[in-house]
Amino acid sequence: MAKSARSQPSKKETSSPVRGSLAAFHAHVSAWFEQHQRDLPWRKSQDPYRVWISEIMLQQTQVATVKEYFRRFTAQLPTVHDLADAEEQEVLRLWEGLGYYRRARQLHAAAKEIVSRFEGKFPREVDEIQSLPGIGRYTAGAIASIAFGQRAPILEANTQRLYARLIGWDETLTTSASQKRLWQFAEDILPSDNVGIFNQALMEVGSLVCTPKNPDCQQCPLSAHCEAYHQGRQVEIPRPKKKIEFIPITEIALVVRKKNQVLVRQCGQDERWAGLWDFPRFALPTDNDSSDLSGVAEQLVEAVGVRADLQQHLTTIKHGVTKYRITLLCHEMTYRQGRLKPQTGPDGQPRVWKWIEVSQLGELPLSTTGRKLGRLLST
DNA sequence: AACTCGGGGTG
DNA sequence: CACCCAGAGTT
Repeated sequence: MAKSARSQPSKKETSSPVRGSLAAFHAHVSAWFEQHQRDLPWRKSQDPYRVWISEIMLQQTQVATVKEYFRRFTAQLPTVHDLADAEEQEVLRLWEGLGYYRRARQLHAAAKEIVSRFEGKFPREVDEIQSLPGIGRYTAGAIASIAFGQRAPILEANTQRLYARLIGWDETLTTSASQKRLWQFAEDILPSDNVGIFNQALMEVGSLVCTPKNPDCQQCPLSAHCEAYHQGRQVEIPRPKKKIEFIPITEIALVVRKKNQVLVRQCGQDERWAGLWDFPRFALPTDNDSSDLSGVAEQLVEAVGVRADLQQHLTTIKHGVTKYRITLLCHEMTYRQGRLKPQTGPDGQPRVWKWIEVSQLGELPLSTTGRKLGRLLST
Protein backbone atom coordinates (compact mmCIF):
# COMPACT_ATOMS: atom_id res chain seq x y z
CA MET A 1 0.00 0.00 0.00
CA ALA A 2 2.99 2.25 0.57
CA LYS A 3 3.29 2.16 -3.20
CA SER A 4 0.26 4.28 -3.91
CA ALA A 5 1.07 6.60 -1.05
CA ARG A 6 3.74 8.09 -3.30
CA SER A 7 2.23 11.52 -2.95
CA GLN A 8 2.27 13.43 -6.13
CA PRO A 9 0.99 16.86 -5.29
CA SER A 10 -2.03 16.10 -7.41
CA LYS A 11 -2.78 18.91 -9.77
CA LYS A 12 -6.46 18.06 -9.96
CA GLU A 13 -9.28 17.64 -7.52
CA THR A 14 -10.40 14.27 -8.83
CA SER A 15 -7.39 12.12 -9.64
CA SER A 16 -7.53 10.20 -12.89
CA PRO A 17 -6.72 6.47 -12.89
CA VAL A 18 -4.43 7.13 -15.87
CA ARG A 19 -1.96 9.85 -16.79
CA GLY A 20 -3.97 12.67 -18.33
CA SER A 21 -7.74 12.79 -18.33
CA LEU A 22 -9.87 9.67 -18.51
CA ALA A 23 -12.04 11.33 -21.16
CA ALA A 24 -9.01 11.77 -23.42
CA PHE A 25 -8.00 8.17 -22.73
CA HIS A 26 -11.45 6.97 -23.84
CA ALA A 27 -11.33 9.11 -26.96
CA HIS A 28 -7.89 7.80 -27.93
CA VAL A 29 -8.88 4.17 -27.41
CA SER A 30 -12.08 4.58 -29.39
CA ALA A 31 -10.51 6.40 -32.34
CA TRP A 32 -7.66 3.90 -32.59
CA PHE A 33 -10.00 0.88 -32.49
CA GLU A 34 -12.19 2.25 -35.24
CA GLN A 35 -9.13 2.52 -37.47
CA HIS A 36 -7.20 -0.60 -36.55
CA GLN A 37 -9.50 -3.35 -35.31
CA ARG A 38 -9.18 -6.69 -37.04
CA ASP A 39 -12.05 -8.28 -38.89
CA LEU A 40 -12.75 -11.31 -36.69
CA PRO A 41 -15.58 -13.79 -37.23
CA TRP A 42 -17.00 -13.39 -33.71
CA ARG A 43 -17.30 -9.62 -34.13
CA LYS A 44 -20.03 -9.94 -36.74
CA SER A 45 -22.79 -10.18 -34.14
CA GLN A 46 -23.44 -9.70 -30.44
CA ASP A 47 -25.31 -12.97 -30.11
CA PRO A 48 -24.37 -14.06 -26.57
CA TYR A 49 -24.04 -17.66 -27.75
CA ARG A 50 -21.42 -16.74 -30.33
CA VAL A 51 -19.64 -14.37 -27.97
CA TRP A 52 -19.54 -17.15 -25.39
CA ILE A 53 -18.17 -19.77 -27.80
CA SER A 54 -15.46 -17.39 -28.96
CA GLU A 55 -14.43 -16.44 -25.44
CA ILE A 56 -14.11 -20.06 -24.34
CA MET A 57 -12.08 -20.93 -27.43
CA LEU A 58 -9.85 -17.92 -26.88
CA GLN A 59 -8.89 -18.95 -23.35
CA GLN A 60 -5.12 -19.41 -23.54
CA THR A 61 -5.41 -19.78 -27.29
CA GLN A 62 -4.34 -17.31 -29.93
CA VAL A 63 -6.75 -15.51 -32.23
CA ALA A 64 -5.27 -16.97 -35.42
CA THR A 65 -5.76 -20.50 -34.10
CA VAL A 66 -9.36 -19.95 -33.05
CA LYS A 67 -10.77 -18.38 -36.24
CA GLU A 68 -11.40 -21.56 -38.20
CA TYR A 69 -12.53 -23.57 -35.18
CA PHE A 70 -15.08 -20.86 -34.40
CA ARG A 71 -16.48 -20.87 -37.93
CA ARG A 72 -16.80 -24.63 -38.03
CA PHE A 73 -18.26 -24.95 -34.53
CA THR A 74 -20.93 -22.27 -34.95
CA ALA A 75 -21.86 -23.54 -38.41
CA GLN A 76 -22.37 -27.03 -37.04
CA LEU A 77 -24.02 -25.96 -33.76
CA PRO A 78 -25.58 -22.52 -34.37
CA THR A 79 -27.60 -22.20 -31.17
CA VAL A 80 -27.35 -23.09 -27.50
CA HIS A 81 -30.10 -25.67 -28.06
CA ASP A 82 -28.10 -27.39 -30.78
CA LEU A 83 -25.12 -27.56 -28.44
CA ALA A 84 -27.18 -28.79 -25.49
CA ASP A 85 -28.68 -31.57 -27.62
CA ALA A 86 -25.39 -32.62 -29.24
CA GLU A 87 -23.46 -35.74 -28.27
CA GLU A 88 -20.32 -35.03 -26.27
CA GLN A 89 -18.32 -36.93 -28.88
CA GLU A 90 -19.49 -34.50 -31.55
CA VAL A 91 -18.51 -31.51 -29.42
CA LEU A 92 -15.08 -33.00 -28.78
CA ARG A 93 -14.65 -33.75 -32.47
CA LEU A 94 -15.28 -30.08 -33.22
CA TRP A 95 -12.76 -29.17 -30.50
CA GLU A 96 -10.10 -31.64 -31.60
CA GLY A 97 -6.71 -29.96 -31.88
CA LEU A 98 -7.57 -26.89 -29.80
CA GLY A 99 -6.32 -28.32 -26.53
CA TYR A 100 -7.63 -27.85 -22.98
CA TYR A 101 -10.46 -30.27 -23.74
CA ARG A 102 -12.13 -29.66 -20.41
CA ARG A 103 -13.28 -26.42 -22.01
CA ALA A 104 -15.34 -28.35 -24.53
CA ARG A 105 -16.94 -30.61 -21.93
CA GLN A 106 -17.74 -27.68 -19.65
CA LEU A 107 -19.13 -25.76 -22.63
CA HIS A 108 -21.44 -28.67 -23.29
CA ALA A 109 -22.47 -28.89 -19.64
CA ALA A 110 -23.08 -25.15 -19.49
CA ALA A 111 -25.32 -25.30 -22.57
CA LYS A 112 -27.48 -27.88 -20.82
CA GLU A 113 -27.63 -25.62 -17.76
CA ILE A 114 -28.64 -22.62 -19.84
CA VAL A 115 -31.51 -24.67 -21.21
CA SER A 116 -32.56 -26.13 -17.86
CA ARG A 117 -31.88 -23.25 -15.44
CA PHE A 118 -32.40 -20.26 -17.74
CA GLU A 119 -34.98 -21.56 -20.20
CA GLY A 120 -32.52 -21.44 -23.05
CA LYS A 121 -31.90 -17.72 -22.63
CA PHE A 122 -28.31 -16.73 -21.89
CA PRO A 123 -28.22 -15.02 -18.46
CA ARG A 124 -27.46 -11.29 -18.52
CA GLU A 125 -26.01 -10.69 -15.07
CA VAL A 126 -22.28 -11.17 -14.44
CA ASP A 127 -22.84 -13.36 -11.37
CA GLU A 128 -25.25 -15.63 -13.19
CA ILE A 129 -22.90 -15.89 -16.15
CA GLN A 130 -19.96 -16.72 -13.90
CA SER A 131 -21.98 -19.43 -12.18
CA LEU A 132 -21.80 -21.50 -15.37
CA PRO A 133 -19.07 -24.13 -15.71
CA GLY A 134 -15.92 -22.99 -17.49
CA ILE A 135 -16.72 -19.31 -17.01
CA GLY A 136 -14.53 -17.39 -14.61
CA ARG A 137 -14.25 -13.71 -13.85
CA TYR A 138 -12.67 -12.72 -17.15
CA THR A 139 -15.07 -14.63 -19.40
CA ALA A 140 -18.11 -13.48 -17.42
CA GLY A 141 -17.02 -9.86 -17.76
CA ALA A 142 -16.32 -10.28 -21.45
CA ILE A 143 -19.71 -11.83 -22.25
CA ALA A 144 -21.61 -9.39 -20.01
CA SER A 145 -19.98 -6.35 -21.59
CA ILE A 146 -19.75 -7.48 -25.22
CA ALA A 147 -23.10 -9.24 -25.58
CA PHE A 148 -25.22 -7.31 -23.08
CA GLY A 149 -23.48 -3.96 -22.67
CA GLN A 150 -23.12 -4.46 -18.94
CA ARG A 151 -20.55 -2.26 -17.23
CA ALA A 152 -18.21 -5.13 -16.34
CA PRO A 153 -14.39 -5.09 -16.33
CA ILE A 154 -12.13 -7.67 -17.92
CA LEU A 155 -8.56 -8.78 -17.29
CA GLU A 156 -6.62 -11.29 -19.40
CA ALA A 157 -3.17 -11.70 -20.88
CA ASN A 158 -3.27 -8.64 -23.18
CA THR A 159 -4.81 -6.27 -20.69
CA GLN A 160 -2.66 -7.46 -17.80
CA ARG A 161 0.42 -6.44 -19.74
CA LEU A 162 -1.15 -3.21 -21.00
CA TYR A 163 -2.50 -2.15 -17.62
CA ALA A 164 0.74 -2.99 -15.84
CA ARG A 165 2.55 -0.66 -18.22
CA LEU A 166 -0.11 2.04 -18.04
CA ILE A 167 0.29 2.26 -14.26
CA GLY A 168 3.99 1.39 -14.15
CA TRP A 169 3.42 -1.74 -12.07
CA ASP A 170 6.81 -3.33 -11.59
CA GLU A 171 5.92 -6.31 -9.44
CA THR A 172 5.19 -9.89 -10.46
CA LEU A 173 1.70 -10.01 -11.87
CA THR A 174 0.72 -13.38 -10.45
CA THR A 175 0.41 -12.34 -6.82
CA SER A 176 -3.04 -11.72 -5.44
CA ALA A 177 -2.06 -8.13 -4.62
CA SER A 178 -1.14 -7.47 -8.24
CA GLN A 179 -4.28 -9.11 -9.52
CA LYS A 180 -6.39 -7.07 -7.14
CA ARG A 181 -4.74 -3.85 -8.29
CA LEU A 182 -5.13 -4.67 -11.98
CA TRP A 183 -8.79 -5.65 -11.62
CA GLN A 184 -9.38 -2.41 -9.75
CA PHE A 185 -7.73 -0.49 -12.57
CA ALA A 186 -9.84 -2.34 -15.15
CA GLU A 187 -12.93 -1.20 -13.28
CA ASP A 188 -11.69 2.35 -12.70
CA ILE A 189 -11.22 3.07 -16.39
CA LEU A 190 -14.58 1.74 -17.63
CA PRO A 191 -16.57 4.26 -19.65
CA SER A 192 -20.25 4.82 -18.97
CA ASP A 193 -21.33 3.26 -22.27
CA ASN A 194 -20.04 1.09 -25.13
CA VAL A 195 -18.18 -0.95 -22.55
CA GLY A 196 -17.99 -4.04 -24.75
CA ILE A 197 -16.27 -2.11 -27.52
CA PHE A 198 -13.97 -0.48 -24.98
CA ASN A 199 -12.91 -3.80 -23.45
CA GLN A 200 -12.26 -5.33 -26.86
CA ALA A 201 -10.34 -2.24 -27.94
CA LEU A 202 -7.97 -2.53 -24.99
CA MET A 203 -7.33 -6.20 -25.68
CA GLU A 204 -6.65 -5.26 -29.29
CA VAL A 205 -4.17 -2.56 -28.27
CA GLY A 206 -2.43 -5.08 -26.03
CA SER A 207 -2.36 -7.67 -28.78
CA LEU A 208 -1.27 -5.49 -31.71
CA VAL A 209 0.67 -2.59 -30.16
CA CYS A 210 1.56 -3.18 -26.52
CA THR A 211 3.21 -6.49 -27.31
CA PRO A 212 5.36 -8.56 -24.92
CA LYS A 213 8.51 -7.78 -26.88
CA ASN A 214 9.18 -4.59 -28.80
CA PRO A 215 6.03 -2.69 -27.87
CA ASP A 216 5.39 -0.09 -30.55
CA CYS A 217 5.03 2.93 -28.30
CA GLN A 218 5.45 5.33 -31.23
CA GLN A 219 2.21 4.10 -32.77
CA CYS A 220 0.42 3.53 -29.47
CA PRO A 221 -2.74 5.56 -28.93
CA LEU A 222 -2.14 5.42 -25.18
CA SER A 223 1.51 6.42 -24.82
CA ALA A 224 0.48 9.82 -23.52
CA HIS A 225 -1.39 8.01 -20.71
CA CYS A 226 1.30 5.44 -19.97
CA GLU A 227 3.38 5.59 -16.82
CA ALA A 228 5.89 2.97 -18.02
CA TYR A 229 6.47 4.90 -21.26
CA HIS A 230 6.81 8.12 -19.30
CA GLN A 231 9.55 6.50 -17.25
CA GLY A 232 11.11 4.77 -20.26
CA ARG A 233 10.58 1.38 -18.59
CA GLN A 234 8.10 -0.23 -20.97
CA VAL A 235 10.52 -3.05 -21.78
CA GLU A 236 11.03 -3.94 -18.10
CA ILE A 237 7.31 -4.09 -17.35
CA PRO A 238 5.73 -6.46 -16.72
CA ARG A 239 8.37 -8.49 -14.93
CA PRO A 240 9.17 -11.80 -16.66
CA LYS A 241 7.40 -14.88 -15.43
CA LYS A 242 9.22 -17.57 -13.58
CA LYS A 243 10.24 -20.11 -16.16
CA ILE A 244 9.18 -23.67 -15.74
CA GLU A 245 11.51 -26.61 -15.61
CA PHE A 246 10.59 -29.16 -18.26
CA ILE A 247 10.70 -32.85 -17.51
CA PRO A 248 11.64 -35.09 -20.42
CA ILE A 249 9.55 -38.24 -20.81
CA THR A 250 9.60 -41.03 -23.33
CA GLU A 251 6.45 -42.93 -24.20
CA ILE A 252 5.46 -45.47 -26.82
CA ALA A 253 2.25 -45.49 -28.84
CA LEU A 254 1.13 -48.77 -30.37
CA VAL A 255 -0.71 -49.19 -33.63
CA VAL A 256 -1.97 -52.71 -33.13
CA ARG A 257 -3.26 -53.97 -36.48
CA LYS A 258 -5.81 -56.71 -36.99
CA LYS A 259 -6.61 -56.83 -40.68
CA ASN A 260 -7.98 -53.36 -41.44
CA GLN A 261 -8.69 -52.60 -37.81
CA VAL A 262 -6.62 -50.90 -35.14
CA LEU A 263 -6.92 -50.89 -31.36
CA VAL A 264 -7.95 -47.64 -29.66
CA ARG A 265 -8.97 -46.62 -26.19
CA GLN A 266 -11.06 -43.81 -24.75
CA CYS A 267 -9.33 -41.65 -22.14
CA GLY A 268 -11.09 -41.71 -18.76
CA GLN A 269 -12.51 -38.74 -16.88
CA ASP A 270 -9.58 -38.75 -14.48
CA GLU A 271 -6.84 -38.47 -17.06
CA ARG A 272 -5.54 -36.23 -19.81
CA TRP A 273 -7.65 -35.96 -22.96
CA ALA A 274 -10.72 -37.13 -21.05
CA GLY A 275 -13.36 -38.32 -23.49
CA LEU A 276 -10.96 -38.36 -26.43
CA TRP A 277 -9.67 -41.52 -28.08
CA ASP A 278 -6.04 -42.49 -28.46
CA PHE A 279 -3.81 -45.34 -29.42
CA PRO A 280 -2.56 -47.41 -26.49
CA ARG A 281 0.37 -45.64 -24.86
CA PHE A 282 2.88 -46.78 -22.29
CA ALA A 283 5.64 -45.02 -20.41
CA LEU A 284 9.22 -46.01 -21.15
CA PRO A 285 12.34 -45.53 -19.08
CA THR A 286 13.64 -41.99 -19.65
CA ASP A 287 16.28 -41.33 -22.32
CA ASN A 288 15.20 -44.49 -24.03
CA ASP A 289 16.56 -44.38 -27.56
CA SER A 290 14.28 -47.16 -28.74
CA SER A 291 16.65 -49.77 -27.36
CA ASP A 292 14.53 -51.47 -24.74
CA LEU A 293 11.06 -52.16 -26.07
CA SER A 294 11.01 -55.77 -24.93
CA GLY A 295 8.41 -55.25 -22.21
CA VAL A 296 5.87 -53.49 -24.37
CA ALA A 297 4.07 -56.58 -25.65
CA GLU A 298 3.68 -57.82 -22.07
CA GLN A 299 2.34 -54.44 -20.96
CA LEU A 300 -0.31 -54.71 -23.66
CA VAL A 301 -1.32 -58.21 -22.55
CA GLU A 302 -1.40 -57.02 -18.96
CA ALA A 303 -3.56 -54.05 -19.86
CA VAL A 304 -6.22 -55.58 -22.12
CA GLY A 305 -5.39 -59.24 -22.69
CA VAL A 306 -4.35 -58.85 -26.30
CA ARG A 307 -1.15 -60.42 -27.55
CA ALA A 308 0.61 -58.81 -30.48
CA ASP A 309 4.07 -58.75 -32.06
CA LEU A 310 6.14 -55.64 -32.22
CA GLN A 311 6.84 -54.56 -35.79
CA GLN A 312 8.61 -51.61 -37.29
CA HIS A 313 8.98 -48.08 -36.04
CA LEU A 314 6.49 -45.74 -37.76
CA THR A 315 7.47 -42.29 -36.58
CA THR A 316 8.51 -40.30 -33.55
CA ILE A 317 6.39 -37.39 -32.38
CA LYS A 318 7.61 -34.78 -29.94
CA HIS A 319 5.03 -32.80 -28.04
CA GLY A 320 4.58 -31.03 -24.75
CA VAL A 321 1.91 -31.20 -22.09
CA THR A 322 2.27 -28.63 -19.32
CA LYS A 323 5.67 -29.28 -17.79
CA TYR A 324 6.40 -32.48 -19.69
CA ARG A 325 8.36 -32.80 -22.92
CA ILE A 326 7.19 -36.03 -24.41
CA THR A 327 9.05 -38.03 -26.99
CA LEU A 328 6.51 -40.45 -28.40
CA LEU A 329 7.86 -43.46 -30.22
CA CYS A 330 5.21 -44.88 -32.51
CA HIS A 331 5.42 -48.55 -33.43
CA GLU A 332 3.27 -50.90 -35.42
CA MET A 333 2.22 -54.25 -33.98
CA THR A 334 0.40 -57.18 -35.51
CA TYR A 335 -2.40 -58.86 -33.61
CA ARG A 336 -1.78 -62.48 -32.65
CA GLN A 337 -4.48 -63.56 -30.19
CA GLY A 338 -6.69 -62.64 -27.28
CA ARG A 339 -10.01 -60.95 -26.67
CA LEU A 340 -10.36 -57.46 -25.18
CA LYS A 341 -11.05 -57.81 -21.49
CA PRO A 342 -13.34 -55.25 -19.84
CA GLN A 343 -11.42 -52.52 -18.07
CA THR A 344 -12.16 -50.42 -15.04
CA GLY A 345 -10.21 -47.28 -14.23
CA PRO A 346 -9.02 -46.31 -10.75
CA ASP A 347 -12.06 -44.02 -10.57
CA GLY A 348 -14.38 -46.99 -11.01
CA GLN A 349 -15.44 -45.78 -14.44
CA PRO A 350 -15.31 -48.25 -17.31
CA ARG A 351 -12.34 -47.95 -19.63
CA VAL A 352 -13.47 -48.39 -23.18
CA TRP A 353 -11.21 -50.13 -25.69
CA LYS A 354 -12.26 -51.19 -29.13
CA TRP A 355 -11.16 -52.32 -32.54
CA ILE A 356 -11.99 -49.82 -35.24
CA GLU A 357 -11.61 -49.77 -39.01
CA VAL A 358 -8.86 -47.37 -40.05
CA SER A 359 -11.37 -45.76 -42.43
CA GLN A 360 -13.63 -44.95 -39.45
CA LEU A 361 -11.01 -43.08 -37.40
CA GLY A 362 -12.35 -39.81 -38.79
CA GLU A 363 -15.52 -40.25 -36.75
CA LEU A 364 -13.71 -40.28 -33.43
CA PRO A 365 -12.35 -37.34 -31.50
CA LEU A 366 -8.64 -38.18 -31.26
CA SER A 367 -5.76 -36.62 -29.40
CA THR A 368 -3.50 -34.64 -31.70
CA THR A 369 -0.83 -37.31 -31.64
CA GLY A 370 -3.52 -39.90 -32.27
CA ARG A 371 -4.74 -37.92 -35.29
CA LYS A 372 -1.23 -37.65 -36.69
CA LEU A 373 -0.83 -41.40 -36.40
CA GLY A 374 -4.25 -41.98 -37.90
CA ARG A 375 -3.40 -39.85 -40.93
CA LEU A 376 -0.19 -41.81 -41.35
CA LEU A 377 -2.16 -45.05 -41.57
CA SER A 378 -4.67 -43.91 -44.15
CA THR A 379 -2.08 -42.63 -46.61
C1' DA B 1 0.08 -19.53 -4.28
C1' DA B 2 1.10 -23.41 -6.92
C1' DC B 3 -0.44 -26.81 -10.08
C1' DT B 4 -2.92 -28.93 -14.01
C1' DC B 5 -4.65 -28.75 -18.48
C1' DG B 6 -2.58 -28.59 -25.18
C1' DG B 7 -1.25 -27.14 -28.92
C1' DG B 8 0.33 -23.96 -32.17
C1' DG B 9 2.29 -19.32 -33.52
C1' DT B 10 6.39 -16.61 -33.52
C1' DG B 11 11.21 -14.84 -33.84
C1' DC C 1 14.96 -23.72 -29.20
C1' DA C 2 12.15 -19.93 -25.79
C1' DC C 3 8.34 -17.45 -25.03
C1' DC C 4 3.55 -16.57 -25.44
C1' DC C 5 -1.50 -17.04 -25.77
C1' DA C 6 -9.02 -12.91 -24.87
C1' DG C 7 -8.09 -18.66 -18.02
C1' DA C 8 -10.60 -21.89 -15.05
C1' DG C 9 -10.63 -25.15 -11.55
C1' DT C 10 -8.37 -27.79 -8.02
C1' DT C 11 -5.14 -28.57 -4.33
